[in-house]
Amino acid sequence: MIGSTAGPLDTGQRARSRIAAMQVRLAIGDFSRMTHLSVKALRHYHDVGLLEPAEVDQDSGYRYYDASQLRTAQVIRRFRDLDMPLDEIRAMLQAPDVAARNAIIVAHMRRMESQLAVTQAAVSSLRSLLERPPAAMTIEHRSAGEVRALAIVERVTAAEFAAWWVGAFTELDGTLLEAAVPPAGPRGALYPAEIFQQEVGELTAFVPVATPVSASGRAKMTRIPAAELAVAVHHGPFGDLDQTYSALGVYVAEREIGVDGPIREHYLVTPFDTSEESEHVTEVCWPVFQTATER
Amino acid sequence: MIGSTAGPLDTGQRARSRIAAMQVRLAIGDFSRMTHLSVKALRHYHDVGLLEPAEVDQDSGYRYYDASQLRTAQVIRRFRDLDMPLDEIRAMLQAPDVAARNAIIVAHMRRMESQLAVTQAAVSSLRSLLERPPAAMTIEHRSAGEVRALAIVERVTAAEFAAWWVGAFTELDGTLLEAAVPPAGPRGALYPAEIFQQEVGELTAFVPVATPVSASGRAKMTRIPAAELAVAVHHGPFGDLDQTYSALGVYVAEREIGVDGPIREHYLVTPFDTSEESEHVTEVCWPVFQTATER
DNA sequence: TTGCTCCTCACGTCACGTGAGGTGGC
DNA sequence: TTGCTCCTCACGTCACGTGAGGTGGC
Repeated sequence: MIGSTAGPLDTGQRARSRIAAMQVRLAIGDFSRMTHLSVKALRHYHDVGLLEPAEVDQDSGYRYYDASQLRTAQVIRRFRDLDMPLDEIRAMLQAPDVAARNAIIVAHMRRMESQLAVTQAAVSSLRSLLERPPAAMTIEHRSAGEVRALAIVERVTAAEFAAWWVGAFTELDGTLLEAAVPPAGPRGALYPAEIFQQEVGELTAFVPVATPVSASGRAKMTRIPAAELAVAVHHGPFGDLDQTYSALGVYVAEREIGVDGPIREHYLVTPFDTSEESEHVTEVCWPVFQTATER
Repeated sequence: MIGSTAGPLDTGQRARSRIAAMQVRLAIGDFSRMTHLSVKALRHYHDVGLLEPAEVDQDSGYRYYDASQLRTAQVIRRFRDLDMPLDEIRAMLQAPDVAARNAIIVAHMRRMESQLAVTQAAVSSLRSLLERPPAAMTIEHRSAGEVRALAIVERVTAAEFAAWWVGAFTELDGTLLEAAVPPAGPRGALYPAEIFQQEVGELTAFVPVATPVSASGRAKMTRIPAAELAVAVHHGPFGDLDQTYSALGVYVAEREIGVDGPIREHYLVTPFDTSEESEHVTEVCWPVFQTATER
């Protein structure tokens, strides 16, 4: 502010030539100030082998860092700001080439974007829960016969679910398209109890077909078993499905008509049809006793 | 899909009238399916008193939930999706009235928005680090005399820092405006070593003034001590400041001219002037020995 | 010599998840 | 009676933060 100049210096140049000639030994406190990483964090990165000090004094245990490590520390800090796990940062730093490194970065950016989408969905979902009264809901009973379908069956965790769902139906659609077999009904999925209770379970994504299709990739022919179902139609985003599950669950529990078996969902209007979430339509089907005979 | 209808029922109505007459006792598994909350999570919410089951069997320890708790569970799930801490959710659920509840919600939404801004800043910061070569940097030596200033001095954690910074300078500006005293230099701040190393420390935000201003709120007159400084000018967002700190730190370490004392920043172009981060200008000042006498 | 920096445990935090080992209910 | 649901510990996870208690370096 007040003062005078001793003459400008290009430290970039200067530092580079100096580093070769003389190592700048930085104590952990100095290194912390320069990188804006806490001392505790730096020690932790040493412990887990993410950023090893250039030198550790045998007697005192003092950690000393080299100026050339500042760059790495800065990269670590940037990625930690983005909540990238340390293991992933390590993988990135150890990537053999630029292509591998970029792949990891791009993958993380994608995850962040989808994370952002999830957050935005949660906000609007919250808003609708707080503002909108619970919609009146119609529940019907239905006798579903056995159905032949092309299906992907896989063990999936709740965390992977959203990505899995999109991937599975994309693949099923592709397989049907190649086989030139039209779907014989809307997309559907089977959810065993464990996916809700233990956050992991064997899911079935299926598309009904009238004629067999030869297996390809993960897609195989299967039979969706017959069942008696209580069915509620859900209008709106998937994030609000718990409201329909609740209403349907209470309906079934009150009447004590629940039986074992996976819950089914049928996707009548989906993200494949419109990005307008409020227009999505999903049937939720809860297995029940046959309580009435029709026709 | 294939089947027939047993006739529509308005469960909303039905459930409401039923609940009064007969409590639907839901076991934890059923409740989990209906809310899409894991059994482990539900038990945890019981343990910490966030969502107590309506009934707990004395003998078996079985938890039973009531249909009326579904709504609360859904609210909890929505807020957990938004990463609201359980303590805060509890506070919200126990809020005495709608106003208090909304205040908590709004506060959380604000935090989320600023979180989003932080993330976006981190992304662009990362990009610039990976893509742009380190900028050439000029370092000058400066003899700063003692300066009278209006200042706010407070103990602040690194996490609170960004919000504190904005709040402090907003208050200082307001106090100066009321007193009709113009600033005698750019805004500045003192950062003791501990804020970098321990993530907490006593910070000083100040605005130089030529004439004393009477204390008001947190703002008090103080004297910024004289110092010898090595000064680097940082162009760009605050998130990239570590690059300038590194270059300056290496410069000082190489020459072994560092002395104790807080690091200073002077804010020449700030978010108060433009929202275009790339135009921000910050002086970073590192205390050093006097190595040359000027004039 | 003072006091500041640095060190190493050991434990805490947050919101659950992961078994292990066992019992109750239809 | 089987087996499924539910139970309670106890410990693990992740990325550090928080002391306690002590030593080295200028």
